[in-house]
Order: sequence, then structure tokens, then C-alpha cells
Amino acid sequence: MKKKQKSNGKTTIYDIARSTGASPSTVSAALSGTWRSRRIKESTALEIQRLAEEQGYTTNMQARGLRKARSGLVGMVLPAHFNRFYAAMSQIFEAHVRTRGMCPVVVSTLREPEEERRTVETLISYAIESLLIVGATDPDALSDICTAVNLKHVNVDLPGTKAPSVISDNYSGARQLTHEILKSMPKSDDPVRGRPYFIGGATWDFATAERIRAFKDVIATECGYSADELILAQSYDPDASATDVRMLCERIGGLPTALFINSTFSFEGVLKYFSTLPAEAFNNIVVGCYDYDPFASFMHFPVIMVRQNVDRLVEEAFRIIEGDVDGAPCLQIEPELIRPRTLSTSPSETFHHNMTR
Amino acid sequence: MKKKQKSNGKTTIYDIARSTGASPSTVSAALSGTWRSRRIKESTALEIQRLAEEQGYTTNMQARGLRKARSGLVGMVLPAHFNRFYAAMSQIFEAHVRTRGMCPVVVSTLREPEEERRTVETLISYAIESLLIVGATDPDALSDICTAVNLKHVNVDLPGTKAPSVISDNYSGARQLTHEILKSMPKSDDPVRGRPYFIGGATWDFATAERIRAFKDVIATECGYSADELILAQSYDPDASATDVRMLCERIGGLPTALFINSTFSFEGVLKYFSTLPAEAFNNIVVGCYDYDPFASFMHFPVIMVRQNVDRLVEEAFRIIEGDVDGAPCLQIEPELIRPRTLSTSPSETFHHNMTR
DNA sequence: TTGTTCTGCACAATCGATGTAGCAATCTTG
DNA sequence: CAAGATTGCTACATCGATTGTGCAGAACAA
Repeated sequence: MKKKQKSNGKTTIYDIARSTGASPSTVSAALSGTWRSRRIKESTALEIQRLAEEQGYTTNMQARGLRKARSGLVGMVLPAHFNRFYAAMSQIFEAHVRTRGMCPVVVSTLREPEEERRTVETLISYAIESLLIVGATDPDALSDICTAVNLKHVNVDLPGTKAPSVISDNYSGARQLTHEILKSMPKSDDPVRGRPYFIGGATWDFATAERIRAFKDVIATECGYSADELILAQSYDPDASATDVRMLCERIGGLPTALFINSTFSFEGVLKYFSTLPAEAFNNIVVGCYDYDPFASFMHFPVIMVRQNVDRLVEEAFRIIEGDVDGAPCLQIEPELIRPRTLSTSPSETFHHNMTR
Repeated sequence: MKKKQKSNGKTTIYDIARSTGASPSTVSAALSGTWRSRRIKESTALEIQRLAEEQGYTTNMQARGLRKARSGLVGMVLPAHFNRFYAAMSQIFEAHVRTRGMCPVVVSTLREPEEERRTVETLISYAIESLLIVGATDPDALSDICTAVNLKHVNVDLPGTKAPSVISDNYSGARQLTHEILKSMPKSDDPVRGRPYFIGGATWDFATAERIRAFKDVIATECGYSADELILAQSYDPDASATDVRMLCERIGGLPTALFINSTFSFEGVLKYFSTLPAEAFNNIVVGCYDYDPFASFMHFPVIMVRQNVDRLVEEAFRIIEGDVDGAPCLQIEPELIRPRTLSTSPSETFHHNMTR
């Protein structure tokens, strides 16, 4: 059994040089694909490649990156993995990065500005070549860090002012969702329980603000009353939403006839509270949720969902990264309304359409 | 406005050396924290650190990694992001890696053996220091690659024979789940529709095999008949499960009274078919799902779920990586049975317990 | 035969950080 | 006051791959 040259175990071009009798530069050329332009004989190159394969050689990307000032890494930061929307982001991001022959690095930052900054700096220290900033709490602070080291980056899902952004068209999506909620909710003259309430998210958050704006606008036009009192947007934390909805129900003496829930995060919290209620409580409620989850669309009360076009969000982000965009334009992508199975006239079609990517 | 020294924009220890008048070695020592042992005057070190901070210096990890033969990266490969179980893995993995001051790299491989191999090789070429292999289709092939370069790794969720593994106790979990399904399902003498069916997963997959074994065992003991004919495990693909369950229902003339669904992936597929049926169809069915999803536990038919202990899976994986384990032991972690809200006698407690991490 | 052009490859510098070896200056000790 | 110890710092080689430069030898032309 022939032992590896170094105790380490990782084969380098020097090892291969030794075993083929060629010089390290020739080996490098043969393995990096530049051998043709470096006038290496084909037979030499092939022989080296064969031996490299045989010895299980893999390029040391740290060394290559150091020399070439390119790492082959593309970074993405996002608030959390534990959410379908962001998980879909990761999945699609990875696919895009792979087609470009690079390596994806996805890190979550838990909506903590300090963690966001630390993470971006870490990624920079690994010399990522570009960065997608998804749902950052303070995109501009991250832009500053990136700009300082000349790193191409795009904001996704939440816009910033110092770099291009690709976001969901929150206003339009929320308008559609609110409209659909109003259309579907049981008619009631009760000026308290008979109205739709907005739950979850945070008012300082751009997306939430836009959705609230749409919610208010649609209610003002279609119902004629102000929605100011119907907004409960404290945080994205499920537990906070659970508390909010509980207090709401206690205040108004039961479930309202409609809820606009700002994300699946909040929806989880709401469900947590719902689970304490008897099944009959839900006979008369319609829920809209800004975000999509295939399971959530199958509850035992109608759930209207908005599915953001993750494919296009990521696609456009890459287009911007790779194109030569200047300034900080903000591209808005129209989301899609998913009507509830339980209300659908043609359920099979709707649902199938939702599921097939 | 003072311009950066190099066109690049990234400050190096040489830039800082120049601006402090110290040598690069001194700067390195001051910034890497080894200055005390290298007898650098405290005032010198502090001054260097101040300047580095001011100039926004970050260590070039490629260079450091190359020199120290340690990258600061910890890798994890998993089948997909788009799934609660794996998403939870990512989240918890990241937390563990962070407490160790390292950088997590999570990449999905879509259950494709070739992609798994390529990805592991890529991660190796970036010199990751250890690797968690989650749910790989061919763990041993990956082990071979890792062993060749002396890389510490652990299998998680699916066991291998060439490296230590930490997995869910599939047999026990599936026993509990099957038992609970039998207990909850509507009594029926129908020898076809009145029986529980097993949907999803793949028989070549260890986890599926174990769960099927448990399913059969429990049914044999508690019902006295063989479950051989009740198994439909072709693939983890949602669409395949959709087809399977549709064909099953067509064959037996309606929904069975109970389903054991092998994962939330398959559950998605099943729902896709369910959505084509009228709501009344579900009055008489109990579903058990091996995997947990807070939304899935709130369907309009009872859903019993098994929640794997992701925290412990990851924790033990790290314990193994960091300890000095030899051989390929397989640690089994007991999962938790989550009774359906709609069947629970004390729903609030159960559900709250589920949601609070 | 001498000069020119290709071929095919090797040498050596380089990327940024680290760490060993070592040098000069200062301090200690007998 | 000289030998030895200590302090504070610098020079240089190194990690592995890439790449500009250069140098033999072959092929070819004059």
C-alpha cells in the first residue's frame, strides 16, 4: 500500500508533480484547464489529469482564491431557515449558484442587526464574490460594509437605499389579499368582531408598512371605515402574535370574522392560540396570510395565502449582481394569490397549480 | 479623502504595517491575539488594533487558512432546505457552529448521490474542518471521500457503516405512531378500507425500512393481520406520494380510515391529492406523519405527528466530532409523539408544549 | 551553416497571514 | 563591569496554486 507523501492526507500539485516528473506549474496548468494556452503537450496534460484523478486530488481553494483574488463562493444572509419562504430562497439560490459553477454559502442572522453585521464581515473575510442580503433589518448598514470592500450585493425581500433591491410587491399583494378576505368573510354588522384584523410583523419593517397601507386603503374604499384600530403589528415572533391574538379575542369577546396574518411566522403564533379554542370557534372565520405554506392552506377554516415569487426574486437578484446596475433601484415582483381549497370552486386545479413548482 | 492603498479595497496587514510603521509580523501578532506570547509591547498592539479597526481590516481567511491548515469552516450537507426537519437542522447546526467561533456552511444535495459526492468534494476543497452528513443517500461513499483526506465527519438521520451515526430511533417512533394511529382510528370491519396504509419514503432507505418494520410489527401484534399489502413506499417525492395515494383510493374505493405518512414531503403530496376531494371525505380518517410541522398538526382531520429531537441529534453529532470516537457506532435518539389537537383531551397543553421550543 | 520561429516546459515571484529564528537594546546579577 | 537574561521587534520561509518570464531544443528558412 503506497502511503501519501505528507502526513496530512491532502494531495497537492507538488505531490503530483513529483509522481509525474513534471513541474508544479505544468501540473497546475494541466489541472486548471489553462494548459492549452500555456502550450503544454496534450499527452502530458492528460497524463497529469489521470494521475490527479487517481490520487484523489482536489484543488485547494484557499490557495487558489488567495492567488486569484476570487474564492468561488457566493454568499446569502437571511433571517432564518425555519420558514418556507426563506427555505425556498436557499433552495433556489443554491441552484443558481451551482449553475454558475460556484459554491453557495447561506447563513441565517435571526433578525439581529449585530449578528447580520458580524456574519457579513465573516463572509467577506472568506472572500465571497457577491452577496444576497435577504430580509435584513438594516440593509444599509450592510451595504456600507460591502461597499467598503467593493463587494457586489443586492437586497432581497426588504429594500435598502444604498444598493439595488428586489422585493415582493407588498402593496399589490396585500391589496389583493385584503380584497379577497373582504369578499370571503362572513357578512356581519358587528362593528367589532365583524371586521378584519391585521396581525403580526412590525411597523418599522418596510414590508409590514406597505401591507398595512394596502390593508387600510382597501378597507377604506370597500368598507368605508378606518382600519387604524384593527392593526396589531408588534413583531414577527410567533409568541408575540399568539399573545396579540389572544388579547384581541378577549377584548372583542371571541374570534373576529377575519384575520390578515402578516407571515407564516405570525400564523404559527396564531395557531398556537387557536389550539386552545374548541373546533366550533372556527366555523365563522376567514384567514388571509401573506406567505405561502402548503400545509397552512389546508386548515379547517379557509385560508387565503399570498405566495411570493421566490424564483423571480432570486433570478432578478442575480441579474442585478451580474449586470452593471448603478444607483439603488428597487424592483418589485408581483406575488400570487392562492385561494383556499375550502372556498375554491375548482379546488383540484387551484391546489395543483400551487404545488407544482 | 484618503484613498485605499490598493485598487482592490481590502486592507491587509501590509497596509496596516505601513501606516503604523511596524512590521507585518508584528501586525499579524497584534491582530491574531498572539501578541502577548510573542512579546509585543501592549501599547504597540493596542495602537495596531486601533488602526486596524479604523481601516476596517478583516483577516483574509483564505490566507490564514492556507498557512494554518485550518479554515474555520464547518460543513453540513442535507437533502433539501424546503422541509421543516432539515430547516431545523440548519438552524441548530448554525447555532452550534457559532458558539465555537466558526463559520457554518450548509449545502443541500437533493438526494442525488452524484451531487452529494461533488458537494462534499467542494467543501473539502475549501478545507472545512468537519462535516455533518445529514440524510445522505449513500453515506459510506461520502465517508470514503472524507477519510481519504482525514476529515472528521458524522452521519445524521441516516446511518452509515464507515463513520459514527446519530439517528432518530425510527423503530420506536414508528411503533408509537402506529400504536396511536390504531388507537385513534375509527373502528371498522372493512378488511380493505378499514386498515391503515403506509405511504411514502423508499424501502432502500434505512429510516423507511425501520419504520415499516415497526408498522408491521405493531399491526401484527395488535390487529393480528399482516401489513405486507398496506405499504406504498416508492419515493420521497411529493408527486409520487400523490399518485400512490390516488391510486390507492381508486383501488379501494375511497379513503382508508388511517394513513401512516412517512414524512412531511410525502404529506405534501398526499394533501395535493386530498385537495381534489370534497371536505366530507375526511370525516372518517386519521393520519399519522413521521415528522413534525406545526401547520400540519392543525388540519381538519386528526394528524398525529412524530417530532424528531433535532437539538439532540445535532448536539450528539458535535459531541462525536469533538470527542475521540472510533469505529462506527450508531446512536439512536428517541423522538416525541405529538397527539393531534383535534383529538387531545387537553389541547392547549399539548399544542403549547409542541410549539415552545 | 547560421539565424529565426515554434514547442514544451521550468523557474521564481506572488497572494496574505503566520511563526520560527534571530538581532539589537536594555536590564540583571555576581 | 562583563556575562547572561530579558524585552521588543524584524527578517524570512512557508502554506498551495497561479502566472509572467525565460530557456533549451526542434523545426524551418535563408
